[in-house]
Amino acid sequence: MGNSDITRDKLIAAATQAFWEQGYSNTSLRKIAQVASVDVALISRYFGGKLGLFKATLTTAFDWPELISPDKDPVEVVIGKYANPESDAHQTSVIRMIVMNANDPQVGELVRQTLRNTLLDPLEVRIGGPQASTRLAMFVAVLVGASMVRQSLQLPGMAAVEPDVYARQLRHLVEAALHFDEEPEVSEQG
Amino acid sequence: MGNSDITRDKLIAAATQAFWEQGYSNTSLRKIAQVASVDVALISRYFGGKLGLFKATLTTAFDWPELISPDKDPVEVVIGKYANPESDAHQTSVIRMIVMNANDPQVGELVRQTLRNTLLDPLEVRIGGPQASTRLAMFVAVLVGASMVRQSLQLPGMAAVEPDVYARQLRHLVEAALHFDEEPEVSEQG
DNA sequence: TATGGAAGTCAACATTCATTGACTTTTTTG
DNA sequence: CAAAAAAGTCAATGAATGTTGACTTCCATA
Repeated sequence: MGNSDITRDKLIAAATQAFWEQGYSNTSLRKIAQVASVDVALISRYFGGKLGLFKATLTTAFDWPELISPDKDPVEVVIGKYANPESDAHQTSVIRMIVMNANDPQVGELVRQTLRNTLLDPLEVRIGGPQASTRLAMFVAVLVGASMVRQSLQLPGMAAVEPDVYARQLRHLVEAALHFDEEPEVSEQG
Repeated sequence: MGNSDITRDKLIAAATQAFWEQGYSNTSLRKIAQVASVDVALISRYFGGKLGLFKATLTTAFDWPELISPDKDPVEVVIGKYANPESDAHQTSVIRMIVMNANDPQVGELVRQTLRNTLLDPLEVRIGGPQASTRLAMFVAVLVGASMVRQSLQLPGMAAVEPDVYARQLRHLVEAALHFDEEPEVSEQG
């Protein structure tokens, strides 16, 4: 219908990049509007304000249905995502966004709660087994740490590396996380 | 000689807590001055401005000589640090500060460079062996991820846990990181 | 063509921020 | 005690922020 949908999309695109790269509080609406080639006032008109625009970008952040699918192995899903440079960049940006805003006074609780409801709680059920909560936390820790070291801290050992090498590093750590406190039994991996 | 040293210390104490909990850009000098019961103008007078005050808090952040000591095992040093609730809280706060400010437009580069010069480069030498750079990155990734999941994201599996349990989780992941590609099995080189 | 509503533009507002300079109080020194 | 230096106080400034309301432009429809 309205032609304003294009404007909305341009704003969401610019806002996603800005919020995810610099964090919520460090991003100004004027900068977003400038990148989107749109007047600042339209943000408050269409999204109700800065917080509404951030929420609009959040809804697409946690869209990862494969991860919690009962038919697929979460490890393989994660490795596959990071093996592809494009999806790797996206996923790493999402994680950085979460970490950067998880303690923001204005959006921190929203980010943590959304992450938990849409991803972590289902993933804990998917992982299952004994101490699922503990192994989930270690699993997430590995993903978060690797992403931060790679994209945010930019350590050469993980940043200046081919995608397949990074995938091998990640697989090593992820499996170590999920196999915590397991009996040292030799099992065949598909 | 001057009595202003007390004021400086109060400011640094308040600034450390504020900067480390809320990040550089989200912290206002007025709030710091209020907590320290000191006039705002004295910050610019004594430290030259906001950036100078932040630098003053940075110098104490990376003081961890044991970690790079040739006489001690970095794994045991880390585990020992996190096994003690008090030093655990301090170290976790430092890591969160690094992650929160590593991409700040104003202090990001300073934080990354200081971290690298004072801790990571010596630690890479200390770790040594083949692929020291890679294993260092994975080592740091585990520490960063665990700290963030525990204190920032607050996942119950790692946050609501006794210190010794957390220490066991950490040891498991850290050793997995440092033992990457150390298979006892003979493998061909491609 | 005229009309009404949607879409977009512009200027202004009230806040908050870091920083500065002039001023006052306190302490040291002669 | 008096002068000087140090330490602390206060108000103001300019810049940047999110948000609002009035205004103008565009376009489909009668």
